Amino acid sequence: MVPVPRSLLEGDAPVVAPLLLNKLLAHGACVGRIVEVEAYRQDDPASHTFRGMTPRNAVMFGPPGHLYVYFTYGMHYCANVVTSPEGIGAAVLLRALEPVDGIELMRARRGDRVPLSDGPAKLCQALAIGPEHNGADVCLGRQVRLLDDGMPPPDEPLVGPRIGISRAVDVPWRFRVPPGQIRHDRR
DNA sequence: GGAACGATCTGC
DNA sequence: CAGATCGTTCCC
Repeated sequence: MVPVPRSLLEGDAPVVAPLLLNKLLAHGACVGRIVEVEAYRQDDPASHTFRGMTPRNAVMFGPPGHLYVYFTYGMHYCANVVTSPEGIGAAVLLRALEPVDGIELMRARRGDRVPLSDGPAKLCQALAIGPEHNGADVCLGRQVRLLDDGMPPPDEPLVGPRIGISRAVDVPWRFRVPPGQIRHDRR
């Protein structure tokens, strides 16, 4: 069980995104395996950074390996991992986790609703990721951390268009672990 | 200053 | 399928 090195995260978002599949996202005692992600690049009309840097998206223009947490629809938080070098704004949205550890706590935070973490806002709620984690370094193993337990990314991830956007709707930058290959335990 | 719109989720 | 609910962005 080792931290994901920053060098793995710095690169073209649609290339890095599938590499995050099967990595672990941890916060305190709660751990989930990343099973669905989406890539967002600066030259991408669907990206928050498409029109340049603003106070909200500033973290995406910072160094790779930091969490970009944004508030949306007046009630939800979503989390991304920054994948671009400083000065460029790109990130990978974490869309779904398979719960691994701390499931009882995740269930309680979700108000006993199931599933626990199969959406970008649900996984933030289950792991108690919020605005206080915007900018957090997931490679340093402090609060929210990105870990590798030796489970490699899938050889052939499912690929398709991104969900819930209104621009660049056909760009196939959504990546999933195929059903049947999802592991709910740790190595 | 104001209006429109979300990288969503839930319950009907 | 519509409502919740409010920060961000953009236009005047």
